[in-house]
Amino acid sequence: MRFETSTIKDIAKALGLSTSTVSRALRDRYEISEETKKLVLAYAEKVNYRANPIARSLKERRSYSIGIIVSEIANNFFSQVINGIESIAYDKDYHVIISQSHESYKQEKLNVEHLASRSIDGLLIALSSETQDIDYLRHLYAKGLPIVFFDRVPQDFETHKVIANNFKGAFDATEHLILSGKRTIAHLTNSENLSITKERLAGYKAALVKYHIGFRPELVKYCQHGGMHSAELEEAVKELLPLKPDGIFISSDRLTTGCIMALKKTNPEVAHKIAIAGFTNSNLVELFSPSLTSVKQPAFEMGQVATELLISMIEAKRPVTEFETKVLDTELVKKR
Amino acid sequence: MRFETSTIKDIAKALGLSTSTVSRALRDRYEISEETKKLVLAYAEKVNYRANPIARSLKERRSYSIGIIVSEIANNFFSQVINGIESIAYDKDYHVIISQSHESYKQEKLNVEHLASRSIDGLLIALSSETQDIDYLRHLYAKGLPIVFFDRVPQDFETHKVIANNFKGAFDATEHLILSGKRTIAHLTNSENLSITKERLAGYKAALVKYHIGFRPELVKYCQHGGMHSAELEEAVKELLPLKPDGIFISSDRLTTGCIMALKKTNPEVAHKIAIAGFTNSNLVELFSPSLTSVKQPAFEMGQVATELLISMIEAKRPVTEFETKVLDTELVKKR
DNA sequence: TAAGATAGTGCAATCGCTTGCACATAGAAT
DNA sequence: ATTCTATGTGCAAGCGATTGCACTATCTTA
Repeated sequence: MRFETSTIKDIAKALGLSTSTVSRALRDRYEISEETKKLVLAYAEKVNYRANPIARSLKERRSYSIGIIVSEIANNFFSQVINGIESIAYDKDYHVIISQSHESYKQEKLNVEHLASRSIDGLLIALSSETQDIDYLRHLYAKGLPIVFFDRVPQDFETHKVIANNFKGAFDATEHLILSGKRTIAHLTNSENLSITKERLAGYKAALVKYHIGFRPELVKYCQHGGMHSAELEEAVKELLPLKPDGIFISSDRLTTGCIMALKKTNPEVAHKIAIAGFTNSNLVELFSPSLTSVKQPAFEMGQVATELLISMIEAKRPVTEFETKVLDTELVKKR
Repeated sequence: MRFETSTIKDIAKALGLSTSTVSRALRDRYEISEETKKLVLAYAEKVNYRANPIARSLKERRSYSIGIIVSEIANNFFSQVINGIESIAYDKDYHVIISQSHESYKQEKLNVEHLASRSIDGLLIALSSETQDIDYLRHLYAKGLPIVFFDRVPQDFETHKVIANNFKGAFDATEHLILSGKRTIAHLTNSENLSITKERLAGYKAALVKYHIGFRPELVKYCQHGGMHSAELEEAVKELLPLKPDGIFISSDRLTTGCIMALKKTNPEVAHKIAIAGFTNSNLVELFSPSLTSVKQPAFEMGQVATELLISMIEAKRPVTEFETKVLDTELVKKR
């Protein structure tokens, strides 16, 4: 800000002390006498002194802030994760800087690099659906930037990760469709790159196997852009319908809502006849028509766990070499 | 970040120049010869030099970043505004820091003050529903922090503001209900503090007047917490229903969805009988059942306009004294 | 009583970058 | 030949905070 605030120097001058004494008093160092501390603290309080975080960052080479990259904050799942992140971060005196990749690799890289140059102390990231090359992250990581992945994680990157039990979530949803009598179950899913895509596909297949239903590749549709473009979805729906599915298992928030929308728009007459089960953290599912069975991820908790892991890495005295991948259970909310 | 990157000093040493020359060359100042500039630029490129924004902020006392305060990023309206803000900000080389107030005054103040201490160059803010005392903003403003309000604006604060045409939006929605034959139209709205609450109430009343329908205060319900607590909404609905409204005009995104939810939960039998018209920027309205008429705000555009105004203030050479309040039209999307 | 221990404080460098001013060199003008 | 004007660079201070080291009292201890 261009305007004046009181600095440590002002306090020093006013009290006839040196800046170092003031600084140490404020940081409650043992060298300073109780008396002086009290004096300084009282005066600082009086003039409403706030340490300049910029100056501190420069000196300490850290910023007490952590960066977050998600594809879209408008996505309920991600905004819930962010709330979880904030809840822990603020508790531990970190601030949070949010960036959106909008599912674009280029944007993601740009944002990460900007955050890094702003001295974030650590990074929480869910990869964009376009991202395949994560060398730029490896590079930052190698230079010492702690990174924790959540939701969309890379396989070959040794660090903490937090994910939902995607396999089980997908299995449960598919099984639910089967148990309600569906036999031709399509699967609408995200870009093949993503970890969640693979895991959820596996869960879907496993459920089919359990009930002796043959896997038909043509029933699986991938959306490169994660449903960011409605045309992409309508195309997928259009290709799927001739195969006469009686159920669809959808593997992401945006795809789930987008698919129902596309169905209603292009084929309103069948929209209510196809049973839908999909991953979504929307808190509006109860309002949807047709209604659906949803797989909810523990988004808030995911944010919390990821943040705890990240902060533990940031504050570790020695380099961390043991990494965990936490897997959190999803919840199946059956259609009413 | 704790790890080394090349600095201006490194470049200077490598090229046998002084740091000042390098700095000036990088900033393309006229004093430096073309030759030297080329040399420096080439080398900087080679070592992938990135100016340290922290150091720059400290020195220049500005950060090329703007702060945003909204109540909740999970709210579609706000996430769209944020996208609008980003679209302009990135174009003009500003970065954006998002904070959520969660409709809490305390949180809002805390966040604003933190942003200010992080040397944001300007602030874009939509007030929380709890906020009544904006002295802390006045204070920062007086000290030189440019502020632009959007959506929820204070009356007695001389600066740029960007709002929707709330009066007309409310009028149109209410008129629509009347024209479809409703006569007992309730109004569910936000905290009385908010500008939007007053403007929308006025629009609602005006429509009643136009069609010679008496205004009944008991049909208006205020929600202090903007629908953050479902209990608040259920209570409001419970009080409203005995009055047998045949239509409800709802004045905010969260209230609109929350109200339908409450209706469905507490009185499913009447949920479909009451016509609903409400402000919402949800892109899922088409999926809702009961369906509703919605008033959409030009959220993206609002973000853009607000950002342009803010940046013009930030970059103005002399203090700005002429302020505008831009009013953007809403769009009525009729129930199908 | 002299020397060492201890406590409390200040000096000054440093983080990376910007910028006013001084300085050096070279060609132009007198 | 001397002075002046460009032109291009470098010196050094400063942004606000932290911290190793040095310094001065005061108090112990032999």
